[in-house]
Amino acid sequence: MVTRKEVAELAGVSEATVSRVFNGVGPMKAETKRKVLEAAQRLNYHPNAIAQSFARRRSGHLGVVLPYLPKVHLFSAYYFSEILSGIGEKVRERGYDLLVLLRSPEEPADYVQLFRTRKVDACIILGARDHSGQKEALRKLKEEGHPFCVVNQHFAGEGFNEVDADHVQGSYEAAKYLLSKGYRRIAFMNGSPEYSNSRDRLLGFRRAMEEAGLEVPDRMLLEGNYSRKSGYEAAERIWQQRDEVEAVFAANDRMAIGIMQRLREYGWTAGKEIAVAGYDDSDAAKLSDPPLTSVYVPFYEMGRLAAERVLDQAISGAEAEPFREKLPTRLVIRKSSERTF
Amino acid sequence: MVTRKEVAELAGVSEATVSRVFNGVGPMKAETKRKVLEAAQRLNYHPNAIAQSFARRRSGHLGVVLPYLPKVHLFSAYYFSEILSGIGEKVRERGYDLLVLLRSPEEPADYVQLFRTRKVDACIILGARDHSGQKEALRKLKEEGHPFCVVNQHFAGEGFNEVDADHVQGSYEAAKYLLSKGYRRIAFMNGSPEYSNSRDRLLGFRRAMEEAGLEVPDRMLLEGNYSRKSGYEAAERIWQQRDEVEAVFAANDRMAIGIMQRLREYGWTAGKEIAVAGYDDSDAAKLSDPPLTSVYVPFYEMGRLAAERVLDQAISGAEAEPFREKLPTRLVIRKSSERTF
DNA sequence: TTGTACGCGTTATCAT
DNA sequence: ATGATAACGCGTACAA
Repeated sequence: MVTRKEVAELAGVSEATVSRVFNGVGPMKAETKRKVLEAAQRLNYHPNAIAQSFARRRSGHLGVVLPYLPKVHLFSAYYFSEILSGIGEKVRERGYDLLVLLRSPEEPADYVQLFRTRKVDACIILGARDHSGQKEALRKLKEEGHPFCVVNQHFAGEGFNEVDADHVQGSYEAAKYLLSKGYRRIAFMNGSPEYSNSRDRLLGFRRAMEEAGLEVPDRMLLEGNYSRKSGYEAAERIWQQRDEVEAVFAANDRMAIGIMQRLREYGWTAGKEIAVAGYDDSDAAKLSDPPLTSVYVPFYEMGRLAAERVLDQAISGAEAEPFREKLPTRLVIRKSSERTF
Repeated sequence: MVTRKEVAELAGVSEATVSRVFNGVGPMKAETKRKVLEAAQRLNYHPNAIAQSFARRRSGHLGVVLPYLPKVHLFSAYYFSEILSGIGEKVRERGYDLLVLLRSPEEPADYVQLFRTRKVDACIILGARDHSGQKEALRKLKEEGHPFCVVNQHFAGEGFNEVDADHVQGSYEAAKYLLSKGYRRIAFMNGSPEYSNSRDRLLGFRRAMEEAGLEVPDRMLLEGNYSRKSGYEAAERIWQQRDEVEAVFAANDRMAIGIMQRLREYGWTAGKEIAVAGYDDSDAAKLSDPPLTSVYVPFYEMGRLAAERVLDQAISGAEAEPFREKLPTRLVIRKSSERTF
């Protein structure tokens, strides 16, 4: 391995000068710089990144913690993919590297470890739940003052850094739209209330219904686990209540598509006998037939923003005020919610 | 920051002993171990991962290079997501960390840099093309003897480590199946021949057609860029030739779905007026309507295997023989290729 | 079974 | 504008 020392010798300067050239620090004679760079090139010298991290006491890594479930092919989830892409862009821009950390929800969460071992300078937690010591682990992170951020999740009263989307508004608008099309009896299929975004969606939905002076009977509220399958299964209940269901709003696109598939097997087509709307505006919404009306969530932007804010904190080192960003969502209307009957 | 030194002092032992306890190296008295661990706990000591890497001269990182395209939200691609998940599992199992490196296809590729700077101990290259110095960069990696592996891509005559899928077989079987259903005039929509997997698919398709004694006229060969949009657009040409097209085989699911969507606008439904088959057996194949007949590719397994092999090489350090794994594909039959007319 | 001592390749401070 | 040199926190060979 070629080290700075050899470059210094060949260039006839001190090691410190070589460092200065490579870090662009301090004033230096152009001639000296030239000599050093030439020597470095001749020897094929490249600074050892680990040694740099060691000396700088910074890893240069932004950590992203993802829940890891052996059977589930996690990255497949549109949601994580988009957020990760957004983080990736910002990280690139800042010259950081992206350290992806897969953590099983089973094992006790210990995010603090990541910082104590200096593996990361900052980190973003995805898919955290109000659950199994995860909130505890986040509290500890905060106590110790590490720069971290939670995305698409809100922990009430904790003051964590958060980048969220306005899911209350998103659901509100989706429901409003369905109401505006004349539907009154609207079923809502949500995900687990363990996620704040599920709870937010229910709020938005209820608000819209209330404003329209409508009741939300329990039998019109379904719960799934955000999988296509759970939607497919829930559609059976919808079918049983078909006399009083005019529209279905699902908390993500996959469940919505599962619902449409099952209903079609019964002979009902979305946009004809029933209106269906989903959430996320994922690729699947465009691929489905009919294309799915859905609520766009700026996951990519959320990732970018989270990375930006958290890297700023890492660099400034200051005890910054916790931030809570909440990005707007937007309804995208497609055929699944048309009224052709 | 708590260091080994402080732990040693509190425990009344030398620094070396502390290291031994934490690395489980050499014989030691149970009593000593207890004292050290207790002191470490009291002080909340955690070994500095960077210092460890520095001393060991290993980063503990497996690098994964992904093509980065600002506009395209890359992780969205089913393909990358699945491979990454597979890599993630193996990396976890081995106690490594996953360093995700986004590289623009524009900028000159320099993978060697990753090793020279000691950022990674091994790496996996995804989405590499026979293009813009990328092959050169890979050759250099090989010359310098770094452990790396290319996934789902073959570079003929280079002897790179590769984990591929048998796309010749996959296409062959898909075409065979369509032929077995009685279709004779089959259009094939491929992706860019820049990718070896595209070329392989063409081979398999041609082979099946030849065996059936059928010509493959140029007008039955279309090319897209693996996007739904390109399929949607190409469907216009298919429609123009509708008198002589009985079936369409597309090189991925998204293009196949784009084709189905456009054809439906013209009034043709897959599985009725025309048969359609895709490739990848992605989520989209199950979400589409009708569900899409497709060729399953074990991307997850490919990622796992690539990580395993390349980490083995990194650890052994030996100049191992280059490996070339080729995993089987499998046809999954769904409604889009049924014959109901 | 444990301690001593050195090396790892930088960064950064303090002289010059 | 440049050189000397002290950290940085750990692994490990060697000595005891």
